[in-house]
Amino acid sequence: MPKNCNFIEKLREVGLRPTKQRVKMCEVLYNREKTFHFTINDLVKLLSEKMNQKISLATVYNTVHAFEKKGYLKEISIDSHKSYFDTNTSAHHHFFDEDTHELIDCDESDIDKINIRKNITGKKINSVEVLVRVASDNQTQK
Amino acid sequence: MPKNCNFIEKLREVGLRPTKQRVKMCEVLYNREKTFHFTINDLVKLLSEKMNQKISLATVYNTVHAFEKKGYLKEISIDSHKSYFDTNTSAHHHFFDEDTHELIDCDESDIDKINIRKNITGKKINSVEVLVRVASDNQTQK
DNA sequence: AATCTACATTATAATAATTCTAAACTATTG
DNA sequence: CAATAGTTTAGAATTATTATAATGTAGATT
Ligand SMILES: [Mn+2]
Ligand SMILES: [Mn+2]
Ligand SMILES: [Zn+2]
Ligand SMILES: [Zn+2]
Repeated sequence: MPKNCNFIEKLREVGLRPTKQRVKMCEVLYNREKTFHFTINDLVKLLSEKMNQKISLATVYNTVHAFEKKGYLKEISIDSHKSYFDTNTSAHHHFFDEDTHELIDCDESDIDKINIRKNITGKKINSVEVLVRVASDNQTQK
Repeated sequence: MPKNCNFIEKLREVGLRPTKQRVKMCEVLYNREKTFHFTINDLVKLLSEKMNQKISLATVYNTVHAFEKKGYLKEISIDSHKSYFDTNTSAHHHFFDEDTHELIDCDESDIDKINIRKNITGKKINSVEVLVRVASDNQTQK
């Protein structure tokens, strides 16, 4: 979903009614320079800060999952104890900063194309994604 | 942890008392040909099948996390709704079968070495792992 | 071998994340 | 400006996981 686009139109395109809660969530999620990686908790906090009237927790869950189903968000698994979502819905690689627990997209050019030499018989490859775990250089990080 | 090794000794080595529950769990986890990928639920089922006396759920959780802390198990994140563990504790790549929800280790030779061209400034790379999502070739799989 | 003690197991309760429910609300259609 | 289908909401229910505290046991000490 591009920055500053017509969110009402974008929601209609996929059969979602452009309610004020959904439009507000679009603004918070997509009106930014870079890809946004967040947990439900992050999003709830952000929304309550940026809104006069708060959006119910159930609605945040409903809407995030509705956006995911319609291809406007992607769920990312890095830490099994936390559910991350990503406004970049294409297959792409990540750095995960183990100090800050921050997820960062890799640039296309940061990682050479991955070559899968042998696949499971009878299966087709849906996606190939790399996770690079990084941590502070100096400290005695595990 | 190698197959058919002295589990009592292996537990003592890392300061874990070789109780009958822990030894039984070692047998179930490590006495197998291939790497074992499982959820807590899988393991609980397996244990109740293979044992006359059942191991309490709390003990399964405690023990899995104790083994993880001691480096005998590794937690893997593929699906944020489910926690997978892996008896192969080295950094390695996986196929994930989206039809069966099965995790399969890649052979060293299945994937060419990953070349990270640019890393985050001031951070060191702890691990680089690839997840290849596969699904049935024929069916109209998403 | 009996006793001691720190650690482990267990059933159960507590917590946390997520989903469900059903009533009130609202965007769209006619 | 209804009618209606879809949406929001608070709160209850469910699920996975962790905490609690009583009981049990491995390994050490006598
Ligand atoms: Mn989900
Ligand atoms: Mn864990
Ligand atoms: Zn991303
Ligand atoms: Zn593995």
